[in-house]
Amino acid sequence: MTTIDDRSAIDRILDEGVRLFAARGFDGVSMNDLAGAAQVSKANIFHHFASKDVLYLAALKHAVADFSLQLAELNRSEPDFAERVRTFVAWHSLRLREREPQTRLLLRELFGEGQRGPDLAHEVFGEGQRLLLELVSAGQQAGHLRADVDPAVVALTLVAVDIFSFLAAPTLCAIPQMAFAADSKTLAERVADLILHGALARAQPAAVSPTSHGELA
Amino acid sequence: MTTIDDRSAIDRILDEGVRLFAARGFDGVSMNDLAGAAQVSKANIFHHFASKDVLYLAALKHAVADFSLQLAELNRSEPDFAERVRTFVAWHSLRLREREPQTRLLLRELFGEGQRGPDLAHEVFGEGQRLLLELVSAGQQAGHLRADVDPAVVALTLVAVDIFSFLAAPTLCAIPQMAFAADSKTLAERVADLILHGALARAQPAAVSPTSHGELA
DNA sequence: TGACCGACTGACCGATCGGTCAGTACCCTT
DNA sequence: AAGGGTACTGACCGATCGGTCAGTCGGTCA
Repeated sequence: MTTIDDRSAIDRILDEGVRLFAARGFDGVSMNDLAGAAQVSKANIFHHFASKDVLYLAALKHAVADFSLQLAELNRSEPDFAERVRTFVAWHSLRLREREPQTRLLLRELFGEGQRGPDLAHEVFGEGQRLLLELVSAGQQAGHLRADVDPAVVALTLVAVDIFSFLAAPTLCAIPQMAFAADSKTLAERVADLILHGALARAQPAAVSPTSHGELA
Repeated sequence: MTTIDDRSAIDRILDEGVRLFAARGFDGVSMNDLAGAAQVSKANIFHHFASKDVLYLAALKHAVADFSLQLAELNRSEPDFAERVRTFVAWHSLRLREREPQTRLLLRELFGEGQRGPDLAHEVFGEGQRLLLELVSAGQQAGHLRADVDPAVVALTLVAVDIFSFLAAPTLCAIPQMAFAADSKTLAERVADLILHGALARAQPAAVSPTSHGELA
């Protein structure tokens, strides 16, 4: 064995591929870069993967599989619907940040850039969205949601804020009032509260989220 | 004059630069590609711009200037606060789609990819966010918003849903219930309604958005 | 008229790109 | 011991990359 790392060469190539492609994009990563990062010869990469496109697709699949596996957790039941939403947002925003390279690669493919992996990313993302949509719809049918709200817009908004905050975090942190975007816990609390209760002042807000809303600049 | 197009060579280079860089990223566009698209010789591009990096920065500035100029409109006053929010979301989601190349280039820079234009995009985006934040905060101080809601999370959510829907539109359209994401008008109505009134069923929702919520699949 | 200047071009540069290939080292079978 | 398959490598390929350069062209001013 010439390998220094304990992981196999293929694993190292895929892991570094996900990391580099996520950070710099398909055209931003050369096979020499990748070979250096994975500590293998360039020729060895082509021994395991027919072309750069094939490798990229494999790396994408690698990242997506990791993602899709975690999706099953979402179905664990919570007694209260509002609590379930809160839990989802917290879980989602945390996962995004924990698996940053995988997330970035998947989003890169989701946002137009790629005719490379035509469906893959769309499928896994679509699956997640459908799952969340079912969760919200079920809550509406059980009477926890207003009858005239669109469950799809609820599901869309929940993930949109998470993902946008994740991607734009460095920019948002330059605005003191929005610095909470980097802290997935605080972000989740505030977003869930807004989506559930709305922004408008109305009669009595009845029950207010038990979570704190301090330290506003 | 050897120019066929009525625009000057520099204008053509910048316009095509924005378009191509937005679609394929910095590394995805070669100077030959750009020269072909702008109908000039490659050497002529280097006559006007010292390097590819300088050109990219100029194209980014070109796109940003266009964006920043439109931002002033945001301050036009609306009588009702809720109506002002609705107007903003509609305007914002429409602008995104009208200026697709400029938007994509700016977002590309905003989302990590670029150490290229270090601040530029951050500045113009930050300015927009600050403006919106002021608008929402003013609404809260005037008593139109719940006292315990964070105005920053309202502002963040509004733009996040718009931007995410814009970027992920092709994927979202594969989910029938989320197909509205492609239609900026419907999207704006539903998002504004959700953010303002919340999702939860509470006592009587008092006044409900006058806009329709039909054709749910 | 001629000197000058900016816009513009084709041909070219070294470097790097994705990809190939002959060959080596190390297994596992027989 | 011999043979075959797999992991792996250094050296190399043509194409394309960002960038340069000598030189052409048309307009301006003296």
